Amino acid sequence: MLGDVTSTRWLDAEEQRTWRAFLDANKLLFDRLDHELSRDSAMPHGYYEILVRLSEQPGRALRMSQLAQTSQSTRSRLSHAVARLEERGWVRRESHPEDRRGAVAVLTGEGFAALAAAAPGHVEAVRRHLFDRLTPAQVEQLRAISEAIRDPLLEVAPSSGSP
Amino acid sequence: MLGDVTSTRWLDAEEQRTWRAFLDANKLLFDRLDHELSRDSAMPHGYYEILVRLSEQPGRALRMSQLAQTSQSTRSRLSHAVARLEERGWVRRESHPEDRRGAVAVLTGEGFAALAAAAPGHVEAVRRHLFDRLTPAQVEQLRAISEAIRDPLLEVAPSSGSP
DNA sequence: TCAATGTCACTGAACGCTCAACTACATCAC
DNA sequence: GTGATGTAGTTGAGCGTTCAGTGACATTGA
Repeated sequence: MLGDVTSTRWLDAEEQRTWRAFLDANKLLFDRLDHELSRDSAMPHGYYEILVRLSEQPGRALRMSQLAQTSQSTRSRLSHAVARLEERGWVRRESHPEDRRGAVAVLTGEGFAALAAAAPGHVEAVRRHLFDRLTPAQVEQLRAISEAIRDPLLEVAPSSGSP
Repeated sequence: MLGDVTSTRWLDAEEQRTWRAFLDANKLLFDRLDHELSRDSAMPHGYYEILVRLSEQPGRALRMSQLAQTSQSTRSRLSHAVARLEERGWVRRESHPEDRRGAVAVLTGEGFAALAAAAPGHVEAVRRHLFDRLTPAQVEQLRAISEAIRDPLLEVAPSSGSP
C-alpha cells in the first residue's frame, strides 16, 4: 500500500493493530475524562492540571515558567490559561520578589475550593475508565511503558516548553 | 491532601506515578508526532487520519457519518475538517446515490498523493518515538492494555460520535 | 396519507492552543 | 560601563474543536 520505493520500515499487521488500539484508547479515554470534568466542574483538563500542580507546591505558588515545565505546557499557553483562571478568581499573579522579570502564580482559596470540589469526581473517573479495567500486572506494565516512551522525549526538548 | 470526607478511592503513590507517567508520555508523544507531521507535510494529525481511513476504503470513498465513526470523530468536526480538505483539493464531496440526506467524502488523486508523501515520515516517527522504545513483550502488553481501555468506552457511546 | 420522530449533515459562535512577534529585565564579554 | 545575547512573560492573529441550533430528508405508526 502507498507505493513504497523508499526503505520505510512500515508497520506490520500486528503493529498496526497495536497502534490503532493505542490511538483509539487514548482518544476515547482523554475525551471522556475531559468531557466529564467539564460537565461536572466546568473546567477543562488543562486547567485542572494547573490547579493540581499549584496545590502541591509549598505556599501553593509557583513561578510561571516552572509551572509551565511541570505541566508539560508552554509559557504562551500557560499565560493565556492563567489569565482565564485569574478571571475566575482561582489564581492570582504576583511579581517575583528577586527577579523583576518574573511572575508568580498563586492558587487562591477559591481556586483550592474549586479543585477540592472537582477532584473526587475526576479521580473516580480515572479509576473507572483506566485502573479498574487493568490487572495489577498491567498497571505495572503501563507505568514501565509510559516511562520508556516519556523519558527519551523529555531529553530532546527539555527547556523552553515541550513542543 | 484535599480534605477527604467522602469515600473517594484516591490514587495511592504507585497509581499516582503510573497516571502521571501515562499523562506525560501521551502528551509528549502526540504533541511530537503532530508537530513533526505539521512541519514536514503541512497537515495536522486529524487530517492525516481522515485521509488514511478514506484510502483504506474501496473506491477511496466513505459516507460522512461512517467516516466520523471510524475516525473516532464527530459529524460536526468532520464536516469542518472535510470542508478544509476540500479547499486543498484533497477530498471532494458527492451526494449519496440512495439516501438523499447523505454525503460521501471521496479521496482525490491529489489527496492520495499528499498522503503517500506524508506517510513514510510519519510512520518512521511512530517507530522512533514508540515502537523502538519498547521491547516486543511491551508492544504486546500495550496492545492488550489499549484494548482493555478502549473496548468499554466504545460500548458506552457507540453512535452519534464519541464525545 | 400524514404527522411525529429520528437521522444526516452543515453552520456560526465561543473556546483553547499554537506561532510569531514584542517588551522588559538579566547576564555576559569586553 | 556598554553593547550583545539570553531569559521571562505577554499579546494578537490564525487554526481546529466543541456546542447548540438548523434544515433537509427518512422512517415509523396510526
